[in-house]
Amino acid sequence: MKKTRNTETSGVREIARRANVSIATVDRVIHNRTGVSVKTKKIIEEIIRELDYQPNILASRLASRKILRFAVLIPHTSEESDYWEAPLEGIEQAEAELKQFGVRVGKFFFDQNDKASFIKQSRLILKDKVDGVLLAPFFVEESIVFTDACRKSNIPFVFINSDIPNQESLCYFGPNLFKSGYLGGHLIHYGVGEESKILIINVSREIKNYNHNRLLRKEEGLRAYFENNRKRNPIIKLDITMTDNRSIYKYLSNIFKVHPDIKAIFVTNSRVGSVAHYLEKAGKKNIFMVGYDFLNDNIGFLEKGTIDFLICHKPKEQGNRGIMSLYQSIVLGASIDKVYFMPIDIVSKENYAFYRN
Amino acid sequence: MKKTRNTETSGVREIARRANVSIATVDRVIHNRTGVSVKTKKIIEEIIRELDYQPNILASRLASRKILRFAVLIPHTSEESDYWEAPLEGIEQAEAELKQFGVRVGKFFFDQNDKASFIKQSRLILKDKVDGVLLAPFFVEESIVFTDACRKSNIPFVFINSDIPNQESLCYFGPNLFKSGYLGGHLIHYGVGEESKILIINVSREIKNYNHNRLLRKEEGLRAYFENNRKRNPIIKLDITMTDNRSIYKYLSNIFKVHPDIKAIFVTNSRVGSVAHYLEKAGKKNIFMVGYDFLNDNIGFLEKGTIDFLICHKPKEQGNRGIMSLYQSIVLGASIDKVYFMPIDIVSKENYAFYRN
DNA sequence: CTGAAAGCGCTTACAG
DNA sequence: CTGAAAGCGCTTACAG
Repeated sequence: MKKTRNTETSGVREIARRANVSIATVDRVIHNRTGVSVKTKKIIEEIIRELDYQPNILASRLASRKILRFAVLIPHTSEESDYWEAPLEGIEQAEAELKQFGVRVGKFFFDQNDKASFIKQSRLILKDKVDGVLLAPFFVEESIVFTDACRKSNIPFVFINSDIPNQESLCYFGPNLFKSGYLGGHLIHYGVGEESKILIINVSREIKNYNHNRLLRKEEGLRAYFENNRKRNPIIKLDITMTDNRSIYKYLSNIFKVHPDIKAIFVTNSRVGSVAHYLEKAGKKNIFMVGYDFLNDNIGFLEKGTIDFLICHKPKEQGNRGIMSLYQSIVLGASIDKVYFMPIDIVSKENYAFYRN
Repeated sequence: MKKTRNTETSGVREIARRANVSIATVDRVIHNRTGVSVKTKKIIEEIIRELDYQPNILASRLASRKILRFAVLIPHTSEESDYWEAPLEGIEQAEAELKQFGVRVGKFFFDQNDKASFIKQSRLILKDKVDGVLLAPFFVEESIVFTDACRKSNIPFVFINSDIPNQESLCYFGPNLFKSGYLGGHLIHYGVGEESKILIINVSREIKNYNHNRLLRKEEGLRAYFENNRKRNPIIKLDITMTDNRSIYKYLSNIFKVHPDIKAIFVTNSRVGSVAHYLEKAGKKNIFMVGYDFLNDNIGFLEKGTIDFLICHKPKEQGNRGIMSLYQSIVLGASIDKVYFMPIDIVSKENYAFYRN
């Protein structure tokens, strides 16, 4: 027998010695490959249990030159919002970290306003025969079709940003939107008096798609806060479906004509910056504003005091954790929590400099 | 030449081939070891640059059975506060992650109120001849003595929780305390009216130690907020140096006799829970409370509404990042940012369930 | 100052 | 169904 320095005496070699087989056979059992007699398999499994064998990932990844290929399906950034830059950064950070472990990540981008682009990209992924998928399931039915196909091919997939329950994803990383809106209610309640009029704004091109539904969950959360705490603030809402800045101005100047007494505004997504921009132009001061997402635009308004609080759900971390969980599950065989709700972070003028998205 | 599957053709073998030397010599140059002629060294270094050689960490850690030993020097948890459980958790998480990379972490605990215990533990570490140190420099002079000794022995060290600038630490992970207090000012300003009386409480046994100085930085931050924003709230302060709950009660009932009109309290550390406990017992309602740290006790009061906001600086992450940065610097030769200010997180009743410490 | 060789703990063809 | 052997890309004694 070769001299070996494995002081732990619990590697494949030791298992093989005890089972009176070769390490190749041990390897087959460890990886659940075929070609081992039931009897031999049982013996080896027993020894593995006895020794509490932990494979050496270093050696495993080094010896196996198999490349793991992941695919990512997320919206591309648009002029309207660069929100999706953050998840992409997190994904690329994970990619860099896992590169030396033999992981490659292919990126597929779709247009949030174009269902067809989503379908097209998802088909490209299926052709690609990847080992794992990370996606933002913007179009629910199409996402179900896609992930059903993944499941048939035994490709694990992870949702970020929004979840589709019961779709047997490996896991979900994203916010609890209702609670997030609920927190928004609290912040606004601190900011304005008991009777002040509050305006909720949803900026979303289509009013019946999944994205809009996400905004509604936040709206419900906010309303629930005021109901549960028996506040009598009048709450009005505005759906903005033309999402360029010029149209937003029109919507806003109209509503301020009807409701000049609005004291607080809750914008249910990152477009809070556009609303803030209007308020500045229109010379409206002392309106308490809460909105979403750590974008440069929004931070500028936070700094100036036009926006009071931004709520954020760590989009970068969502992307990062999404990729890492695929790796941990596939390579390390770790079990992953089905749902991981991201923190609901409160960003203000005083702490934004220290915030990590 | 042996058949090799290194498709990247940029390992030590390729470098050796081009330089017409053995891989052992290449290894010597890569690790800056002695015993290589200047000429050979230059040739090899040039080739390394040309190929943009990136060592394979997997192979490196696998082949080198050298164990890296880190030491951690932090306070043990006391009955008064289990704050230090969190950094320890982060440290142990990093340890688990790095175990397979040959990293071991020795833990040394001292008593926050006993300088001698700090000195004793730090000496034990020096005897231990470790490869890196993570410490919370509670006693400044003693920490300087200790880290001076580390530097002499070429042992890199990382500060968490509080910093000692110019001590040439590898890096620091902790809060910007002034900004943290400043944010506390903002939160209190939201919570109470313009003229309401505000009470600042520092709970700390000694009034001239580093820990107390930390609290003062937060106090300064809070005061600065009100000054910069020209608020006229009367601000009073209370130093509590007997830190058991019974004594705290006495201090508080005394100050409420003198100042029955206190509308908001800012407690500069995790002892906010003890203050909340008093308020409940004393039947004081409608006092706006902001304090520190995500401890079970405090969260209970947050839940009940006695505490309005907790500010947190991710203590677990401090411990985790501290260890990881030692590893990244020593093993991967990565360059580390000198100062990494932790986020200043705002935790409330609505978002605490999603907070990660 | 330098190199040949064994080894880290796995995986992967290949042969039987 | 099973095993011997080469190899992953480094590091480490050891010999000269």
